Amino acid sequence: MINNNINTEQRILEAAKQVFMQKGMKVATTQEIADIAGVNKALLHYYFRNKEKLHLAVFQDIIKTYLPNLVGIMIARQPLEQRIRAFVSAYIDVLSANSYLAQFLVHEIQQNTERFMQQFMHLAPERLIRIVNHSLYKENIRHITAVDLMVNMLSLCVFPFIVKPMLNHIIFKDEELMSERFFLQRKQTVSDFIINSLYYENHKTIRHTC
Amino acid sequence: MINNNINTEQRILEAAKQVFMQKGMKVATTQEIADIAGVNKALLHYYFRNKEKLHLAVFQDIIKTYLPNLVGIMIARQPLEQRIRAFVSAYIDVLSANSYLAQFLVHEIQQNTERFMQQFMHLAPERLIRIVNHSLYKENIRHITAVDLMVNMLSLCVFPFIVKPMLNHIIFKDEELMSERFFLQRKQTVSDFIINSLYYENHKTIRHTC
DNA sequence: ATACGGTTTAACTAATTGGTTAAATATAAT
DNA sequence: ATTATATTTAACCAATTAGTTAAACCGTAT
Repeated sequence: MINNNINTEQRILEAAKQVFMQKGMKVATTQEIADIAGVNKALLHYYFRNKEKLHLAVFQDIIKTYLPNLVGIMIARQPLEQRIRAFVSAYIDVLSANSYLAQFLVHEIQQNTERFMQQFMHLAPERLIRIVNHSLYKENIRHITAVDLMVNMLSLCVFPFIVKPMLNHIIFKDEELMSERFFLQRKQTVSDFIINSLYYENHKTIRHTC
Repeated sequence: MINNNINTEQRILEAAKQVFMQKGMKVATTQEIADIAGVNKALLHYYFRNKEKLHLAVFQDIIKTYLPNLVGIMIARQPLEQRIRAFVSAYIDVLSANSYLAQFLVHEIQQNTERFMQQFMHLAPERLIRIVNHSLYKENIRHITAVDLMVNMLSLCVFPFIVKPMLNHIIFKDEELMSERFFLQRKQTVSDFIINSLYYENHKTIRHTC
């Protein structure tokens, strides 16, 4: 435990990530973070000064790691259907790989709206909306606004992870394997659900068997 | 303020509802609840003994008020399409009328899973799944499981309310009127989105103009 | 008038927590 | 060997908070 200073700061950051993502800024305690990192409170102070600065570091790390790629997918020069399938797949993957990411994002949006939006604005959301609207106009798609479409896509991807404890209880009977399979399959079913709704004929929709 | 004992208990419960829904059990303080109710801490103790019992009262009040009706809609003896439209409309209505309901439900599912599920089980969710599955089997609908369908419906209804602060910022430019109109319209657009995805031909789907 | 339930006041305790510090100790680089 | 850096220990303060209590006060119904 002693003097492995190369990764101690990183270990603290990881511990903070874990605790902040599960409990949120206010409920999380510096003591728990220190315990999980295997250091003491004084060292948190040594590296990050205080709780708020530590939380900010966690926040920026998460935002910069997970969000930009997703916007990139939706503005790529490809048919809309391909973009939608890629986005859904990538988003469900990233949320699967980080159990508490959905919870964290929602918590930050609600409790720290200003700061979250400042970061989010760097991704130029209006430009995204404009580009998607343009695609909807060009392609032969039933009437829907880009905002509604994006909101629907986000809803279908993120919400199931938010209520995962409930699904675990009712549907998966607390078997992690069932949960994993469910979310794996959803990459397909959610894409199909969206595409099927957008195009007049069931064009290209892949149906799959149980 | 004095001796209106008829509704003081109710006032405290309303104040507690408001604070607990926004901040969650742990971040909420009894002092703030007392302030909003226009009474002092000692009176909370007089009526509800302690914070936990007060929170429980709020929880049960909310669950019993808002949830049962929604399950009732989905198991009514009607064509599935009508049930879906009624469910979406009713759910968006109830979430619109109670700004912090979505946030509260999500918070409880995540932080108090056991207790939430105990209450939820009273609504016989497996029966709901069975009935919806049966409807999907009987009617001429593309392949989708009842679980996926219900998860999708819930996602499309609830998630936009959870990220409303974000939408307010990017889309509505903090104009409450725009937000209201958006969610009003979504009763239609979400229903259409789902129905359109379920049925092979665009049967009965109402298209609407800007 | 009195007795009772509702309400306030004011004070207190115990526990938790974030933040801070000083000193000691360990390690690696020079 | 010396120095700079990393880390621990241990103690402390100030603030917040849930919970509790005793006494007084108010209003109303009997």
